[in-house]
Formats: sequence, C-alpha cells, structure tokens
Amino acid sequence: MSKVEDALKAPSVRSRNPERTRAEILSEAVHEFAEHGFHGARVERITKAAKCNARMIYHYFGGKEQLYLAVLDSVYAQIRNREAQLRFGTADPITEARRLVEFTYDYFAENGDFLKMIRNENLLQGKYIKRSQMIRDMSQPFIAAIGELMERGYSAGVFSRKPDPVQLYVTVVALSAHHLNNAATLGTVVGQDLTDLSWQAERRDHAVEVVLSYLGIQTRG
Amino acid sequence: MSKVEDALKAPSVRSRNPERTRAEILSEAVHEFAEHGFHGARVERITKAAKCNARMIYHYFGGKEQLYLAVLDSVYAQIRNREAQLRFGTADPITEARRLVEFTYDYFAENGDFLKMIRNENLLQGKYIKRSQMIRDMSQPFIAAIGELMERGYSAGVFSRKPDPVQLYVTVVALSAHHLNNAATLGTVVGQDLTDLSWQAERRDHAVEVVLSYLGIQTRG
DNA sequence: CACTTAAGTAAATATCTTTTGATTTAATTT
DNA sequence: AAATTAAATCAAAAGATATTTACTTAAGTG
Repeated sequence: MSKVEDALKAPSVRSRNPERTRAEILSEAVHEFAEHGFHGARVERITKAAKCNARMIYHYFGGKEQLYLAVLDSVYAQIRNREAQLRFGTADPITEARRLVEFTYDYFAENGDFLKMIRNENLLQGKYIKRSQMIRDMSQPFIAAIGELMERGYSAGVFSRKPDPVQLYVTVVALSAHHLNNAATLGTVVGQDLTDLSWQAERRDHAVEVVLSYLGIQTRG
Repeated sequence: MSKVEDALKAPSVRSRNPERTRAEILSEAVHEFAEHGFHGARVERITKAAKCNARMIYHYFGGKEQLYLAVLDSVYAQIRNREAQLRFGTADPITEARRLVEFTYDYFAENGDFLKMIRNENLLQGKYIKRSQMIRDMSQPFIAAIGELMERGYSAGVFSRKPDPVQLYVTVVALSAHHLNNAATLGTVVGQDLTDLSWQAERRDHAVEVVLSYLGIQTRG
C-alpha cells in the first residue's frame, strides 16, 4: 500500500480501550434493542453506532443474546438505584402517595428506553428476565414500602381504603406507562399527539388525581 | 416414481378452496404476528400452521408486510364491531360508567391477540396503523360516546368530575391492558402470576373501583 | 370435453444476518 | 527490548429467511 493510500484511510486502527469499547457497545445496544426489539435489532447497526467492529460484540459479550441480557440488566439496575433513593417514611401519607405517582410517572417519561426494553421483553414472554436473579430481587422492597405507606395512611384515617399494594403498584405503573407504550396506536385512534409535552403534563395531573381520589383524598371542590 | 412411493406420500395435493386457504393463512398469521411480532414472525411457521405452501402467502396477500397489514385491519375491525354494539345512552350514568370499564376489561382479557398486535405495532412506531384509514375512523364514535356519558353524569350531579374523555379513555384502557401487556415482567417483579384467573378477577374489581371513585362515586362504606 | 384459469407444489435463489477464523498490532510485562 | 497478551481488523463462512421461478393439476366454462 502506498504512502498516499495510507494517509487517506488514516486512523484505521482504533486506540485500545477495553472499558470504553465495552461501554459504548452496551450503550448503543440499549438504543438498538429498545428501538427495534430483539428480533428487529441488528448487530451491524450497533457496531456502526459504537464505531467498532462486529467482532467486538462476540469478544466482550459472547453474542447477540448475551448482549441483550446485559442491556436488560443494565436498564433495570438503573431504575432500582433510583427507587432505592425514595423513602416513603418521612412526610404525611398524602404527600407520599403523590410522590409515588410522580416519581413513577417522571421516571418512565424521562427514561424512554426502560419501557421500550420491557415492552420487548414481554413480547418475548419474559424469556430473559426470568434468567436474571438480580431483577427478581429488585422491586420487592419498593412494593413493601408501598404496603407500609398504605397501612400508615389508612390507620391514620387519611386514606379511606387500604388496597393491595400489588394492585396499587400495577395501577400506578399502568397510568404512567400505557400512553407511552402505546403512543403510536392510541395517538392515531384518538387523533391527538400523545408525545406532545403539554399532553403529557395533563396526563401527569390526571394520573395523580386518579390515584389520590381512589385513596379517598379530595383533590378539589 | 413407483406406485409404492406414490402411496406413501399420499395426498400431496391439497383440495382447492381459495376462501378457506386465504382465511386459514390470515387466521394463523394473526397468531404468529401476535405471538412473535413482525420481525419475530416466520413465514414458514404460518404456512405450516395453515397447512399450505409458502407461495400461497404471495399469491393471496403479496408478501409478509401486506399479510401483516391484513392481520392488523382484521383485529381492529373485530373490536370495532363489538364497540358499536355498546350504547351508553340507556341506563343511569353510574351503571354506564361501570359497563364502560367492564366491557373494555373483558374484551382485552378475552381477545389476547388484539393487545399483542397493538403492542407490536407500537414497537414499529405505528408504521402500519398510520396507513389504515379504516382504523383511524373507528374509535371516534366510541370516544364521543364517553364524552356524552361524562356530560350526562356530571350535569345530573352524579359524577363529581367531568374529565376529558380522552384522558378517561386512556385510563380505562391502561387499567385494563397494562397487566396483560406486561404479565411476564410484572409477574416476575411482584412475584405473582398475573395470568392466574383469580388474580385477573381481582384486577377487574380494582379497575372498576378506581374509575368509579375517580368520578366521585362511592363504591363502599 | 377440450380449454382456460388460477390454486397449489417443489425447488432454487437472492438476501440478509449472525458468527467465526485468521491475522495484525497496541499496550503491558518481565 | 524482547516476549506476551488481548484489543481490534478484515474477510468470509455459516445460517436463516423471504421471495421467485418454473412447473403441475384441479376445478370451472363455453
């Protein structure tokens, strides 16, 4: 190869940096799997985005499946960390109930890839989440905390109900997530743009009102 | 080929029946696309299930994409027909609000493929639903009917709120669908089997209570 | 009953995707 | 500074999947 050709294709070798390369692959894989799902995701797109060679995925992760698993673990680990920061023990039950809804709502709104990964994982019938012990253990404390909050609010006479914590959790998540998971179809069907920020702000208020009024708290009038 | 071989591979020719073949392909395609999504779906699995040759998909539908579109139209057409039977004008507003939730909940519970198709269509960012004018027009009357019901209940002094019909619709759908769409991940996370029939019966009661109490209706106490 | 049409079959092709083998070379260690 | 390790590249094999071509034959038609 001539000196000229050499100069043109310039830095054909990437400087070595295992941590960075691994991290970039993982980060781009989050987007790719979130956006297209496991079957729709393309190894080539990930490597292009990570500006590295396809071989590296096999080097660092073992294959497409293992990479997917690493991505799933990674997005769950992130929300677990955030949840752990929440403590429902401090303020009065009404404030805490509101915090619960707002935290959940905001986390989903701000971390689009999390819901998208979950949507795909459910399409695969939870094939991979079942393999991850880490994820299994994660939300137990969160749900336990909700149970304690319900107990506290009810015995203080502030809540008129003491719902099953799991039902309440599923409801909070449903109210916060469904319009994001189904923005395309719902938006088409109702003729509104659900990705619009003012729509989502309305949705947030609505979600809070629904949960608080279910607990028997007057939010107006 | 010998007579013996002939006899062994027996009826290698399928009796001709265009309507039946087309209908069987469509029906099996609903399951395949619902179960695996567009990218996960396999043409070969569909033809095997429909007991016909892959060529027939191209003969009757033109290709995998067009078949998917036909499936999407088909599942939406089905729910549209059911919704059209509902009329919220008759009974008192409380009963009608309850009917709204119960109808939505039951339809989703009983027609698993519908939600699954929608989940996948959202993974594809609504790529195909946007092409279907039929689906666009479909839910407008349903949402209008919800709006009228809210109006009626509020002016009769039975509801304490008059929510935006779209927000209420999204909430009813969310409460009815989220645990089905996310049964695998939620089930793992909360450590319960959300596909269990008694769990789902509880969920149904819960959904009704949430919506009715939001509208300001006492469901107990 | 010849004749036409299109339903159906079988096999090959064209593509697209993941994965691996062989090799180079940057960094680290002794 | 030679030797070693493993990060990175390149190219192609291996695998899977959608689609098409060429052909066969059942059913309907004048």
